[in-house]
Amino acid sequence: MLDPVSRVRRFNRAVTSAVGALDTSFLGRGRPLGAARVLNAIGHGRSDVAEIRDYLGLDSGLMSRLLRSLEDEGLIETTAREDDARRRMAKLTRAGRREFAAYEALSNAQAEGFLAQNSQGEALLAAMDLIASALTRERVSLDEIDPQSEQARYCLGEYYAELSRRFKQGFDVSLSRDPDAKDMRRPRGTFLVAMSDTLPIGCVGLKGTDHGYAEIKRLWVAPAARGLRLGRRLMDAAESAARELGITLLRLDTNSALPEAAQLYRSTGWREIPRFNDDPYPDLFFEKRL
Amino acid sequence: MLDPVSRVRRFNRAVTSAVGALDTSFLGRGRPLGAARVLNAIGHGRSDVAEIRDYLGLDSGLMSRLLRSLEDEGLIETTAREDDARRRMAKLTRAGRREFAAYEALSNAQAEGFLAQNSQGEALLAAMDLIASALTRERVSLDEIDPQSEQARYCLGEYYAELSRRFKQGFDVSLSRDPDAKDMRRPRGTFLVAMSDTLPIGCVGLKGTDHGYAEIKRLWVAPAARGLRLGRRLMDAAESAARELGITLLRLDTNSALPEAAQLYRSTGWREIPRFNDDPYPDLFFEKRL
DNA sequence: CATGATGTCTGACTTTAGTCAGATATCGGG
DNA sequence: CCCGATATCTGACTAAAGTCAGACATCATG
Repeated sequence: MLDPVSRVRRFNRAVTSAVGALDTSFLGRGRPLGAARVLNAIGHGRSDVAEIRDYLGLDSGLMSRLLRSLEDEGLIETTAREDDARRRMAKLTRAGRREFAAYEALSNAQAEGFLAQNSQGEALLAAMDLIASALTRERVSLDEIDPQSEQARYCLGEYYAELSRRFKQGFDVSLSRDPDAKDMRRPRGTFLVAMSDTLPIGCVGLKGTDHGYAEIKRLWVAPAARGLRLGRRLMDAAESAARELGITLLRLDTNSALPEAAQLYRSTGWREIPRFNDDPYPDLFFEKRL
Repeated sequence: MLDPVSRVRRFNRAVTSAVGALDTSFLGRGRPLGAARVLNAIGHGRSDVAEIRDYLGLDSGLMSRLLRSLEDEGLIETTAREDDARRRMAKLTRAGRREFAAYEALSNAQAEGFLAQNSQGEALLAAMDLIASALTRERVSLDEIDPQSEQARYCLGEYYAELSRRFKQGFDVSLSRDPDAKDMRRPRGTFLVAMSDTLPIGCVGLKGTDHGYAEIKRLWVAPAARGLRLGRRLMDAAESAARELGITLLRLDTNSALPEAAQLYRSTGWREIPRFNDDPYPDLFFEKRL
């Protein structure tokens, strides 16, 4: 009863019945689960019919019928795509938005009920984050986003918070050389975020400079996503982006209070070099030629 | 994206697709999921047909048909119960045990695959334990068991391990007044274990003495189950058992290094009293009149 | 031992999910 | 504008799951 496999299986059983309960509550709205799932996918912003079909793993015939049943109910309307009339786009009508909101309310109520019953609070949420990240690790996508977008700011906030926990002297962004957002946009650089489902769980910035090299900045992986080799994936993607942009030399700075980062750099072809800036926080400097 | 409800919902989504994958793998054995579930319930020791039906939430007609299909396949045999011929018992045949073992192997392989892919090891397992306990909290049953049974020994082992972590001077059972097992069996006392699914997540002993009182011993709640008020439930059950046994005065000893325990006792009608034994570990003593 | 309650089984049915082979319309490229 | 590829839709089908009323045997109880 203590062996890891039994523990995983106990978790599976617990979670299976909880998930089943949520499905059942969805049936309460008088619509089969298949149709409810399609409606929710559309409500969550998926409009391309092929994409929904792929996401839900449905046969094209079945998908077509489900769409029609929702259309007959007056919940959605479909239109041909302007750039390709074979493809169809689905969107919610006013009634559809109301119905979608009702499903959202059910989901939220379930989640709130769970939280209200369990006083552990943050520990439980952290456990859920960890498991969700582990389960969706193959589905983590790396997206290029604007360094001032909401997701990017969330990542950076978490990153700064972690630095101030881990540096003995704390961390104050305003004392650090905060990169200018425009240096982390194409064509000078880029900013990548790792998205697990809808949650950002990691990021990295590529900052263009006028000194014949670009810099890697703000490499961060959420605590719940560590051990999944996400840091390596982010660095690989940043290097690819740098190559695309014609950059041939990369530099970065880091701090010895973050040993796992230095370990990653050393194991992926980075070479330690002398200090190349006057930022007060870093004490380790690396370079990599592409 | 940071609010608790979104985090719970992200977890739900992640877990829903993982559960679906396990179900799909079960279909590989050429039997509908419903029949596979019944077979597995029987394999896991549920033999009473009504109990299985209740556990799986099936209609009696459907259940009857599933049983017959398994019987036709030669995997189970059903017999009337001796004490009530209306009720039926199902048990696996030799072929059924083989087939059940194949399903077990699938489940184990899935769990092992998950563990192998995720290097976090113990952190991930602890997270799963925590969530499983939270999800099944309403289904935690308190069972009276023998203090020398496997479950009891597991709980006590965990309990001693926790004491040695939490006491500055460590903990050595052999120095403590280890209660005699026969004092924690009826009619002198009892031993209760809290079972979540098949995992023991807490225990308490009621130890009879010849001094006009009984003692509460070995109150333990697994770390993964804290915050669910399980300690209180165990204590309530132990007190009820004591009343049943005609005991009118309870005593217990504890240590100030376990403040949450003392807090529980104080808030449930226990009164601090002077030292009443010479055990080297406790430094706090309580009494409660029933 | 009559009676109502209980547990299981049977037959007849519906709904949901899923499959597959074509029909139809549109696309991109020669 | 023809042609193979692609996206969706339609019809015809099957399998699985679930529902419901009633049959039947057995039980507990007065």
